Amino acid sequence: MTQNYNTEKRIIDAARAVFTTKGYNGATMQDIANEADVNKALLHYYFRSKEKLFNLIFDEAFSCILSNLTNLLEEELKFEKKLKRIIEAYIDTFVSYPYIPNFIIHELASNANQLDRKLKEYKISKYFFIRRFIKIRTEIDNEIVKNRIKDIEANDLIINIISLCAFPFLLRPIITFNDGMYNSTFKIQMEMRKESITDLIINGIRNKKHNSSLLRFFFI
Amino acid sequence: MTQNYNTEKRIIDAARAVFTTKGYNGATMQDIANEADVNKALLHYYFRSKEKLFNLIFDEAFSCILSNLTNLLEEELKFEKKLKRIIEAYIDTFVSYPYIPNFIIHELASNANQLDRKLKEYKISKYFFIRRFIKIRTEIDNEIVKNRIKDIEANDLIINIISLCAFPFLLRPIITFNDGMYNSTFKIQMEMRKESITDLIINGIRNKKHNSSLLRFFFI
DNA sequence: GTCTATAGCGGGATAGAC
DNA sequence: GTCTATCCCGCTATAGAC
Repeated sequence: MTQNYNTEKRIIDAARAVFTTKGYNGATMQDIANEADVNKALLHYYFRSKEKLFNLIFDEAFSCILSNLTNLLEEELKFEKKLKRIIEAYIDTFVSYPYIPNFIIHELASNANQLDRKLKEYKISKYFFIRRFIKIRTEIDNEIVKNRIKDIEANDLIINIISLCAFPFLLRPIITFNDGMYNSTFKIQMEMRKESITDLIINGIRNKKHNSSLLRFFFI
Repeated sequence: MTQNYNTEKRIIDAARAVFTTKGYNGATMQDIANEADVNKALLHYYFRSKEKLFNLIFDEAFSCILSNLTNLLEEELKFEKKLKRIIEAYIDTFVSYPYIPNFIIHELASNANQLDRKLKEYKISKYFFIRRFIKIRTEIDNEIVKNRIKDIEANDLIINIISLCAFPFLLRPIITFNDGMYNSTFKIQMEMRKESITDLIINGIRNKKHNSSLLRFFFI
């Protein structure tokens, strides 16, 4: 029983490592078996098929992103503070699971059915995300009406935040290539980005009272 | 001869379509043959192997990104104007070839040797990129010394720009999912991002004390 | 240049011994 | 639960007819 648990866990850990680096098609059951140091037949004994094993790993990663964020969106916080918290939450997630951005992005792109499947499984409609974002969107629009931030598209702002948080993890192979930059250095860099990104976003969208009319002349 | 050319071109176009959506491992020679509407054996007749055909497509995409940017970096332009031009160039490239970000990112991540191979093939060292960026880095640092922009890492600024330009194209499957948003709408959105991203970056890094003098140089 | 046929191999999956 | 052996399919690649 103990042995059972260890084997199952070892397989899952191996599957995560292999699937998230090579992708579904690039990974083989033999790769995973080698990584887990178990017999190939055992993978089928525990998880029946490659697809089932993959879905386990994919769902794990997908849920990780969703759950992290949705709680934050509901919180009652000042606008800037909430932006800061969202950015921190994203970076924290990706520092803990740096493979997630590349994995999710690639699997969604190469197989649109994945997104479809996930949504159906969660019994959520295509408006799930939209509903989740209504609150923060409203808050953004409120800030605009109060003339405290520039007249930007709320969607754009959300996309910008996700881009700034996630993309460096996709660039990692290039950033760290042959560069003597090891994991710890990369982690530190990403930690520091929490503040610099928050800074960039807030300064980038904030309206400054004394020159707001001038800025409007130029940009709107 | 004419027939020959058409066949070869059809295969290349088909290979580009298939490889860039399914990735190297996801794509099969049969897929490409079907897409090109030619016999599978012809792919080997023209391109010898799957790998050679793939490298052709990959190199095409990789070169596209590099060539686009390196020229710009050498130009003599005011700092803000150069940022604006770089952002425009990136977005233009990705609007024309929206598959490039996902393709490059995934193939580099799943096969680190690709990056290695590309650099060796070009007979360029690992410092190729760094040399290319020295000029813009120096310019960034100059702006900091003059106290016109905040004290940020030049590398961070570059990463931020690339992130904001490229990542929305990776999010496309999610953004446009079941959303009635068709290609033309997405393109328009990306076109508008040219200005909003430039705006965000420049306002995000500008030092408030000196912004009035900075404004003069804005859209020269 | 273009096709059909097939070699040869690797991968997912299963049967069955222990 | 774990292993070996094996089935079977699909893929790359090539041989050879036309």
